Amino acid sequence: MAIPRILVVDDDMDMRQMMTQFLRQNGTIALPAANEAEVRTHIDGGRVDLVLLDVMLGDENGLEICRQLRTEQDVPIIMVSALSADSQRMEGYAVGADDYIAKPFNPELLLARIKAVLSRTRRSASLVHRRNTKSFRFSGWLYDAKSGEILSPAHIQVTLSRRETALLQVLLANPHIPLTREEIATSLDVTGETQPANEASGRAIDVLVGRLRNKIETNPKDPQILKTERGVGYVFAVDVEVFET
Amino acid sequence: MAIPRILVVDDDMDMRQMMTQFLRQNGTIALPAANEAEVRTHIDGGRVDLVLLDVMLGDENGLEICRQLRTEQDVPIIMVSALSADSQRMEGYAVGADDYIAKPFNPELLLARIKAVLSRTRRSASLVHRRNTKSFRFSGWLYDAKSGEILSPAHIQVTLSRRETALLQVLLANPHIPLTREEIATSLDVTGETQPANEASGRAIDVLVGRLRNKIETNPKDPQILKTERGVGYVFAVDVEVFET
DNA sequence: GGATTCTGTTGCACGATGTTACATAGAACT
DNA sequence: AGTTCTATGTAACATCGTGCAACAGAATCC
Repeated sequence: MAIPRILVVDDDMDMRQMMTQFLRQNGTIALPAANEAEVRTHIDGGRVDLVLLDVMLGDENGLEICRQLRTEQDVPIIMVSALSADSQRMEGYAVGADDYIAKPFNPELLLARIKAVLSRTRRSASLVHRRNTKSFRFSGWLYDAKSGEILSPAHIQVTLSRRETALLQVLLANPHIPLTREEIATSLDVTGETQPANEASGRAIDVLVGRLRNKIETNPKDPQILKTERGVGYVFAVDVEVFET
Repeated sequence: MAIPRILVVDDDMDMRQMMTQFLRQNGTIALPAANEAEVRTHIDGGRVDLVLLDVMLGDENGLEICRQLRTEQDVPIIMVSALSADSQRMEGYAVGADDYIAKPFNPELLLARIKAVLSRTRRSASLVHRRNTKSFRFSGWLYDAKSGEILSPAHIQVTLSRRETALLQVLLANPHIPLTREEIATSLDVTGETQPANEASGRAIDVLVGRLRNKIETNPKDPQILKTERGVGYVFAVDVEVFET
């Protein structure tokens, strides 16, 4: 990942300087801001990976800014505050903060928590930054239609055979819709796969599904993704997210 | 989103029980575990959305388990520990925890932090293809229409066959209203189940009801949920609470 | 050309579901 | 109350669909 850019929002200049300096010494890009206007400038203008937001900002209110940001942005926010009562922390979480750290704090610990939030964001978000590609994510898996690569939830690459890939694409394209063996077989052949349209004997699809399950299901004996509809066929049973990358 | 499933890992039974109970009262599914083996069972077996991991687990080490999980899984982990020194917290973050909470803690605050981590995970992945989910609660049971999973009052998963699931859905949709065998059979077929509308011989429904009773009634011989209306059919005899999730 | 991987075929085991037969419980009638 | 009749519960069996290991032919790679 690129060097993380962190927006440090605090109206106290000493504190702001201390934090930015510390963060810069620890491999991040720290951008200072003292009020909502400056926050806007940075957020709207450039890329910001995380916001460190002080709760008490002179006459402005960090909580309010957080709530506001959350309605329009996905950017991770860590609230920082001298107010350390549980009720005050909970208020922070309630307006959408990802973490809440009481002042005074150990800078090393702050760094650890920043990293935790960033890596959670990264783990959950797309890792592929390519162009003109469609990618799909489902229950932790990441599938890049262009390269044909598929990454497990632990981001380990798994190799699918051609037929398995085709099967996955067909099912992926119809999430939550049960497909009969007939339909699957037809789609497979159309998808520019091997021509063996030989579907007379039938059980090929079952075996193929079984093989795919062995590769992508956590517990192939109890499939969560490729479910069987008895008497019908198979369903891709989880939500799918589609990216343009 | 479906109801979040939280794995509570603590070797102290009282603590474990307190936490699971609290979480269950707050709209989550809490699954208890006391050691690494039990964690494995849950993680490998079913879906787990977040792990609450105690650091000191008898002769096992929560930090080590966390490190291990992190190498293979993406699941969010919140460490919980009586060890509250900054260095110990940092160790938690170092092995990949998403958050670290010191005991004793305010349960409400724990809940807020769980939600923060879950929503960070979710925000980073906005779904394109999504399905509305309905969940039902009745006399301690929890049924998630999306996953088709049903949990006993102790949050133990019970496996229903497809036909049993369909039957439950039909009855669930008509609480306190007696349904004839005819009606049930018709609904079952409409619900996209097997097409054998062969209802000539009749007794299939009775047997099916009996099988379902064996799975969800405390005492199948004296059914409280699926009662018989002699000369009519069957009734779902308890109140049902419906959620949109 | 030989080794390796992919893919379809086949047979068997198992689980899910309907059918049947019999036991029991309730209702109706005497 | 006792008798008879009907409805329901359920064990045992039959049937069918699916999972899957093992095999074999085809395709692919050195």
